[in-house]
Formats: sequence, structure tokens, C-alpha cells
Amino acid sequence: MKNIIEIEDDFDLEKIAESGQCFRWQLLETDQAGRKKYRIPYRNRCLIISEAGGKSYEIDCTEEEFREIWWDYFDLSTNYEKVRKRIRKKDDPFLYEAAKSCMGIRILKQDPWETLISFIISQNRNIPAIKRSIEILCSITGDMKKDSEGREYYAFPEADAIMEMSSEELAECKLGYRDEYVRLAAENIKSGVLNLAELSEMKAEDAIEGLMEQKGIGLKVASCVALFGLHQLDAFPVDVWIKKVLANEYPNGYPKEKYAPYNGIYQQYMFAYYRAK
DNA sequence: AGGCAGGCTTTTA
DNA sequence: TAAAAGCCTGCC
Repeated sequence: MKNIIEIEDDFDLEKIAESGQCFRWQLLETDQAGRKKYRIPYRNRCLIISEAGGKSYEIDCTEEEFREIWWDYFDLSTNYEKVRKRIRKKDDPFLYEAAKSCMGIRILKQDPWETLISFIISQNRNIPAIKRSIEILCSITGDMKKDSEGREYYAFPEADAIMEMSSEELAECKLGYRDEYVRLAAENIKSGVLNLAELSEMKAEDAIEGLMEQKGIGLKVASCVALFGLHQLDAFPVDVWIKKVLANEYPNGYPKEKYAPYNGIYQQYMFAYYRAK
């Protein structure tokens, strides 16, 4: 089944795929015109979506499913153009330039559990290495599925499945010292000690504080989970790149108050812009 | 008490 | 060999 949809707001599949917030999007092909086709796994399903020119996209699901599931996943209820245009060029030329250059990035509403594990795995590693570990984890213990075009892929494992992994299996994921953190997170999700649904109802800073009670989750990872998994759009992860941005571009301080409650969106523009340079 | 150095696994460039 | 979407422990 193929359908064509139009997306009016800022939306760039490639920029989102390269933004470092999602690690399992699969680039399936690039046609002669340079149009990309991705497979995007989410919970128990996946979407195959292709650029079809301009604001048009071809999808492999019904328009109804797109509205019910994927509209939310892509956060299409938030107007990113409007958020982007709050930045005044004369006020903040750096952020203005970053946003212009990275227009089309969105903050996905990813599965909180998958986001939690993914960003625990992410610490002190580069993106290709993160993707590799997550892929191995899914292939060892996730359910095998087929997409609508017959290709096999793996779903992200539930907490139970991770708890049942042997030490040898976990070691195959090449998590290094992080494997203990992953196992603990699975146990605490399973037992209810860590309740992601509750955290997503709180203010961003309280959610981050709650996440940081977990061993292996510091401020940076907690901020990423809050932003990309709990959709706390005001969370502002500070990693090595953002540290450079703050030091080089904002020696007199960065005006977070002014950019609330969308600090996380602006952070993504700056992160992507600086990393590309 | 809060800040900082050193160590940690493995991959990537 | 240094750096990577860092965190923990121990020391001061």
C-alpha cells in the first residue's frame, strides 16, 4: 500500500536521520534525483517513507495510520517554523545561522524506553559506534519482523528480554562498562522503580532529576532522554559540542530563559550546525 | 559542600 | 593515538 502525503512545516528526513537523536533509521535507497527513502522503526512497527519532491512524501501505510501514529512521532503538531522564526538575526546571529542551516530538524517523540537505553549506550562514544551496539542488541534479543517490502529487521527488545540476556550475549553488544547500566535500567523499569510515563508528566528539570537517580545516568544522558524520549522540549543537553558552542559563541552566557520552552529545539540546531563544521 | 582528576570499554578517524 | 551526544569514585 502506498499513499502520498504533504507535510507543510519544516521537515527534512535526512537532517533528522543525521541529527544524532535516532540510531535505528535505515536509509534504504537514494534515487537518481537524490531523493531518500528511509525505514523508521517505532515500537512494534515501522514506516517506509520516501521523499517525493517538495513537500510530498510517499508512505507505506494508510493516511489514517499516519495520522494516528506517525503524526505524533514526527511531532507534527508543533510548528517548528514558528519556533525557528522566534530567533532574531540581530539578537543572536549565531543561533539564527544555525537554525537556518539546520532547518528541517525536528524533535521526534521516540519510545521512552528505547531512548533511555540508547542514550545510556551513547555515553563517551561516537554515533557509528552507538548505532552498531544498538543494532547488535536488537539482533540478539529483539523480535524479527518484516517490513512491507519483505525486508527483515529487528524490533527493539523489551526490558524482560534484556534482563534475560546472558553476560556473554550482553558482551557481544560491545557496551564495555555500560552493560551494567543497561541491565540495571531494565531491572528498574521492570520493577517500576523507574517510571518513564510519570516522568514525562513532570517539568523538564524534575524529570531529569528523576532519571539521574539511576546509576549510569548523569546530567547529559538524562537531558537527552528527557528531550528525545519524554518530549520535554525545554531540556537542553550539554555535550562536548554544545560545550564548544557555549565557550566560543556565548562567552557572556547563553540566554536559556529567553528561549524557553523550546531550548531543546534550539540545542539541536546548534549541535548539528557545529558538528557539521 | 562542591569541584576536579583519573579510570573506564570499545570503536572510530 | 586521541577523541567520542559521559559517568562514577575518591580525594581535597
